[in-house]
Amino acid sequence: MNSDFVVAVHSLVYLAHRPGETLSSEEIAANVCTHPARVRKVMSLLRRQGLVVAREGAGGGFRLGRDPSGVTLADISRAMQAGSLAPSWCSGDPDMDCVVGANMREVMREVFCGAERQLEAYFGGITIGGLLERIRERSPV
Amino acid sequence: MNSDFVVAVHSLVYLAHRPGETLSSEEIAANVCTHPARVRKVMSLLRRQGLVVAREGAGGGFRLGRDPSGVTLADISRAMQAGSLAPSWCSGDPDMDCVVGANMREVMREVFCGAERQLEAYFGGITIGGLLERIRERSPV
DNA sequence: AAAACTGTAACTGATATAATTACAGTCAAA
DNA sequence: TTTGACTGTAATTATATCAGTTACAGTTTT
Repeated sequence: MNSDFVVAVHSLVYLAHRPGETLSSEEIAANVCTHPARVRKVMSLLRRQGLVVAREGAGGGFRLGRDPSGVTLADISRAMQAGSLAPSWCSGDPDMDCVVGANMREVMREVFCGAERQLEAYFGGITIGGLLERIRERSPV
Repeated sequence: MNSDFVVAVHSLVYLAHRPGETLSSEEIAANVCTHPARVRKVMSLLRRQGLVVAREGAGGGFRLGRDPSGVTLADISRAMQAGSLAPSWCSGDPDMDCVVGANMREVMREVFCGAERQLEAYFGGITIGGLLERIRERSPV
């Protein structure tokens, strides 16, 4: 898992924490603890899914594109197109004579696809709004 | 996810495919398509959990330590101690003034722990014996 | 026109990954 | 009892990925 997902979730929660405001990549980056250019890259992906709205030029920045209680971590995961749980390396080789060696790659692919569906279901049950609530419960004002 | 998991699963399925035989790291590596030293390293972890039995010396090698229908991918995942879905990089900083910045790291940790529990449940339902059956169904003799 | 932004690509250093090499220890068989 | 075939483990290397950083063109407000 690539941490772009973490940057995206954190940024959206922070935007939800300050509703109505337009925040610059610099301000978001300070809260996430990363570089503004990285925030802009991640926000660019979120923007394509309509999860945030960007405004260029002086006084510009980002604000939410949707009600935070309707945005799930599954939406964000998809937007990051990071996807696959499966490691880049694969075992076996479809051209082998052995039944196991020849089929293992495809069977493992199925296994990982199933795992991703499980994860997607789990992430689908967690919203940006829900995370913000959890955070506020942890540190009552 | 580290591909040691893939090497481990493949190796166990291959051992299950040739029951009763003791296979060398070289023979297993040829089927998995990796280096014998890597197989030995992975098998070393499996051995500590009793999933395989190793025999040193001439004519030595590995064989299963348990009935393949009773070994789940969750057992193997634990043996690989690869664990965490969470990326190594973390956002936020507990010392920040902002509620969001200060708590995000811990909240995301909880999210990823939940995700790992989901995955573990899924992997717990898949056995080495089951995978071998799937493979044989794909390529009927 | 100047200043403050986003959008995007290129570069850099750090870390992770998998292959490879090396060799000490162990066992079986001649 | 020597030889050869193995495991166990650590060190090394090459490659890929990751995150930070720099740079700059394009856009918008003032």
